[in-house]
Amino acid sequence: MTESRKPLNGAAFLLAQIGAHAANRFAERVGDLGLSPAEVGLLRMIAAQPGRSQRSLAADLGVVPSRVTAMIDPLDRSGLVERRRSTEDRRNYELHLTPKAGALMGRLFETATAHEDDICAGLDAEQRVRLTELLRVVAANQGLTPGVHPGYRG
Amino acid sequence: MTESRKPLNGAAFLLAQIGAHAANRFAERVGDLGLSPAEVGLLRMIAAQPGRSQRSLAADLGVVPSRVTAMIDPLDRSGLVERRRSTEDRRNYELHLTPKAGALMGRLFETATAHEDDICAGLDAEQRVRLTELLRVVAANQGLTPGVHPGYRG
DNA sequence: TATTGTTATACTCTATAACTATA
DNA sequence: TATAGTTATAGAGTATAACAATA
Repeated sequence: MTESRKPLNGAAFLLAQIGAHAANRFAERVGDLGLSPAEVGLLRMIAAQPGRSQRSLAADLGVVPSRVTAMIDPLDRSGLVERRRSTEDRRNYELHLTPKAGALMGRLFETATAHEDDICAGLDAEQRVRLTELLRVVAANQGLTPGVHPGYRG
Repeated sequence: MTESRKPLNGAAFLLAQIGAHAANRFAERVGDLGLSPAEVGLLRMIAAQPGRSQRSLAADLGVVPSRVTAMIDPLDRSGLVERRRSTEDRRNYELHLTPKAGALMGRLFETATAHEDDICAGLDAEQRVRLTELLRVVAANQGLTPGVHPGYRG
């Protein structure tokens, strides 16, 4: 067996290695904006469905409700997320982004775009398209939900 | 801007998403053998350079020496790694794999190969080769060391 | 009685620092 | 005095369970 056929040089290993690297680089970038990757995900989910409850976030994220409390707290304190008691069911909070968060989302978009360009810097435009296509095939085949990445928890 | 051009659908995001998935699946597989991914990495490093010290492992892994103590302990207790006091410098341990570990390494190889096939199941042979090539370009461009993936710690 | 969210508690992981043995 | 490894301690992160308010 040649060196290049060992599993350590295969696509799955490279995906895990590069994926970890990409996630770390992204964490550094959003860290400059004062956010963790998990917080970015939370802001995205609230932006996509304003008014949703903490319970629904917990379900989608696969974490326990008390965890969401702990994750929303700092976003609330820093004025990015607003908890509004639901008038229909006063047990619920309706979560909304503040105007301050709206401005931040623009910067996050720029950050994510720069990150994409950075990770793909070694590829020309055509290679980048081909890589993206192949990755989409793999993601679909593995049953991954577009736009959602659960981190390394399982 | 079309949906497909948002960073969430770009190669970097897909790499992080699929990478996390691949790492989790790998963790499940090696978990069936009673090992964590970190332990697999440790066994590999000792197999590659028998007799190396805990200190050198700590340096390569970018962790603190006390961490290596904690990681080697269960491998020692389960009879996979042997600590031999160095005769040249009795402060050092020389780490070696036991025969029991040797047999396990064979199973690990099979596990890693099955994992590769699983992750790439959505691709035909040619696509798989192309993906691997593109990933190697990205890995090299990002300065990643072949065969070493540091996990998500940074 | 069931549900949303919070708080209190415990467990896990990891790093820092003090310590032992050796050089 | 410096180095290899261990142990003790503390901090972050996360889950479980008990709790308050509402339905």
